[in-house]
Amino acid sequence: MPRAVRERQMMDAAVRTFGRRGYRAASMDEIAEVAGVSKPLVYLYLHSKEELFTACIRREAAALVAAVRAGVAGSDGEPDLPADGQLWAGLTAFFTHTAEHPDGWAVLHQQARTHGEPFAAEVAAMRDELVAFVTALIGVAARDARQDPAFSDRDLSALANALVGAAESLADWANHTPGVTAKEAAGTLMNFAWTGLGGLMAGHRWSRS
Amino acid sequence: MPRAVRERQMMDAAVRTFGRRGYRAASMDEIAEVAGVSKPLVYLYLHSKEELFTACIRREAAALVAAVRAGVAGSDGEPDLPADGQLWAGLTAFFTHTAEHPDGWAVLHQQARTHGEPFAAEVAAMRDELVAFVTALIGVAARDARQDPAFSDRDLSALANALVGAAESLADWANHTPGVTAKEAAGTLMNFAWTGLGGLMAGHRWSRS
Amino acid sequence: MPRAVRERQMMDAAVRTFGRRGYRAASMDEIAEVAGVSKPLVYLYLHSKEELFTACIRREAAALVAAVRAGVAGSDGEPDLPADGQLWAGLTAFFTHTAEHPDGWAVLHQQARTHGEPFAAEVAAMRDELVAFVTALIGVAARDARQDPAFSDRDLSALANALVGAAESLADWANHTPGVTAKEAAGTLMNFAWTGLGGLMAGHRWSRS
Amino acid sequence: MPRAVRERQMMDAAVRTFGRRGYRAASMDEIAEVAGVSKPLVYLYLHSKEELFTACIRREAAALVAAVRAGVAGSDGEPDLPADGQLWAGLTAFFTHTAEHPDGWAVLHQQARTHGEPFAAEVAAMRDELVAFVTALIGVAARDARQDPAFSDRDLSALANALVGAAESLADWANHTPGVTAKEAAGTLMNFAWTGLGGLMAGHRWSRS
DNA sequence: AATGAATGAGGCTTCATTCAT
DNA sequence: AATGAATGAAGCCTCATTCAT
Repeated sequence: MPRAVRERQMMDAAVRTFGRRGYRAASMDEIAEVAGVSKPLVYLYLHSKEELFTACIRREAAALVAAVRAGVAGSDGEPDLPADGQLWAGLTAFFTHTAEHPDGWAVLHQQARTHGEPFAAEVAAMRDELVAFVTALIGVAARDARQDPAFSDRDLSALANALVGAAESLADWANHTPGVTAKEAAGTLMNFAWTGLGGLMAGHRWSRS
Repeated sequence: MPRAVRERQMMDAAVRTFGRRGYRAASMDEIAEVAGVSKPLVYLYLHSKEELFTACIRREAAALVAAVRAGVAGSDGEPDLPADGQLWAGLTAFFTHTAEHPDGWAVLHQQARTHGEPFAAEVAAMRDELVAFVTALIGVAARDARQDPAFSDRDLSALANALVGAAESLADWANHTPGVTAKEAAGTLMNFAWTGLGGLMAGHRWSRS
Repeated sequence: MPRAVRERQMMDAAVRTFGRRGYRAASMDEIAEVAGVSKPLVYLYLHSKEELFTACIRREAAALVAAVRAGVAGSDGEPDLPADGQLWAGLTAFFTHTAEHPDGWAVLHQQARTHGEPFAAEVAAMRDELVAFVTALIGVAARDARQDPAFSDRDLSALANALVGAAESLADWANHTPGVTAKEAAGTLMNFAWTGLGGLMAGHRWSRS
Repeated sequence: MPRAVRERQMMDAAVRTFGRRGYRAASMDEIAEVAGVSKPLVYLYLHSKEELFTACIRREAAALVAAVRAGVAGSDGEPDLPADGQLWAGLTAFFTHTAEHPDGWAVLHQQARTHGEPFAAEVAAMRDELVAFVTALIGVAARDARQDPAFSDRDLSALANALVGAAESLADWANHTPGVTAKEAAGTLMNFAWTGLGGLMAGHRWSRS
């Protein structure tokens, strides 16, 4: 069997095992068995547990970002929607992808962030990409509304972080609640967020009493 | 030294070690050393690694919930504020507590959820408590507004989940970004969420194009 | 059983196993078994295969040097013999010790020198001590004879090296030939070497044709 | 590429790798890579690691013995020098060869002797050849001197062993000390040994005080 | 109330070797 | 004449846990 095929089998098995057991609890023995190969072959191709995990993180992160990008992009590969349309498309793609790849999502969201610097940094880079994308979208909306009081970069960053965090949380909720569709999750968040953002852009603020 | 004091030393050491290293990577050896006691004593008091970790989760979960409750409650122990005031107080208490107990927060938010059922269930119970609290708050607001289209329980639950997720994400963001205060984090989320909720209650919805 | 005793058992087992099998071929499993303890205990006390091997080298080197020193020294701890008497005493002690500790000698002479820098350096230090001792002895003899052509430091060093090499070779020969006593080996080398040195000191040289 | 050439490439790679890493630490993978061929080819031609190592020992032993023989022999292939001349020529050839083939010398002197019987026996056979040669030479000298007390075969054998050991030690010393030539090493040993032997033949003995 | 001494079990990694082509 | 693909076996090391005092 050609090397490329075997490598994909192993990575699939690794994502599944890491996602379900965690980095430390997953054993190379189990990964090899799930992949249907012997352990030495895993080492021959993927070198070490650490490299294997890193490769999993990279592959799943790239796949997730690609899915979101593809959702946002129009047919010509360039995003040609208004900001809210882009956000909607991105969220839908995000929830669809995380629902279709629960193990990959677990690797990124749960495992990679909890097992030390080499891995956390890897996934932080991907998350930053998503946060930057969201920051840009609400930045556009803010500039259009151009009102007082204006938003600082830090305000926008915090908002984007809250939004991405809400999306991550909803992805878990959707994965663990039967019958929730990607569109429903996207709708919930979109209603909430876009309305909230709209209010903020219109100058509304909450203040004590 | 009395048993209660020793036990607290050990739990402190365990929370710190579990929070920084993760459940599997933390060794009973290191915990005992950090606690300044011998390993058999840890076993005498806490019985096993699993029980020790569970005890840590329970203690930290209880502390977090208590902090939020205390923040929300008035001087007589009963919450006597309007819904938005309660949410503000709860968020402030939440961000204050997570900032002051980063290791405990790491145990709850990162470690407990990534190491299998016995632990995930433990922390899920606590999270459900927070979600239920938030659900109740926005349920009250929704009932006050009593408008069309009404919110289903599932809608409220999804919203509360998104809100709690956003709060968790902001807690991490605040812990890793220098100079962010609990009040700032609470303000960001409050502005965003209460405005958004207000809009939703007023019947606003986002829809494609 | 107290730690010190156990440690000695382990080191004895390690010297024996390393001496007979070689560094790589000796397994920690076998060492533990020979020592009559479990493997983890070996690691608890001696930390790693590398550290264990280094400890063996150091212990055996110190023992050999101490044996030679004790042989050379008079009853008051200071060497009070003439140069030839010291050499004789040192050689006798050397051959006696290597015959009584064949595994330790194998560790020093065969294994430590063939398994890379960390170990080779360790044993080279000890050998240099012996070479320096011999160099000093023949240096004294040369100065007494004070003749022409004089010996350079390098000449003396080369001679001492040859002498030590001859002694090492004879130690192996004595260990593998039944019925050879330490005194016989010392006598052979002493006759040969002291006569040769005497001739050299008297100005004799060999030259082609 | 013809088989004989390939085989030589592999043996060269093996000698180099075994000499530098040791028998156990050298991997067939590295040998194949250094040789520039695939591993199965190494097995096709050399059958196993053990056979490969044995073949290396034999080849290098034969080369060393041949070099010494060639050095000793006159132009007609028969040694026609007196005993001391033969010893000088043999030593010079020995030091020259070991300096020019350090990896081969390491295989013979360090690795083959430290990795168990099959290999140690192989190199012992070669060493015995050299010892026999030296024994014969000094035997001739002894017979010429025909004096009292006579030398037993064992005396001669012990002497030859000491001499060969001194030569081996000097070979290492020369290989590790910059600027030492084969002639210098041979001269040092020759001066020392021939003078010593001459003294012995003349009946000199060393005795305690 | 507390610990020094000890181990069964299991995980990561590497290696010599073979098969099918 | 030559190799890409593959594995059984074994070695180093660590860990949760217990016993005797």
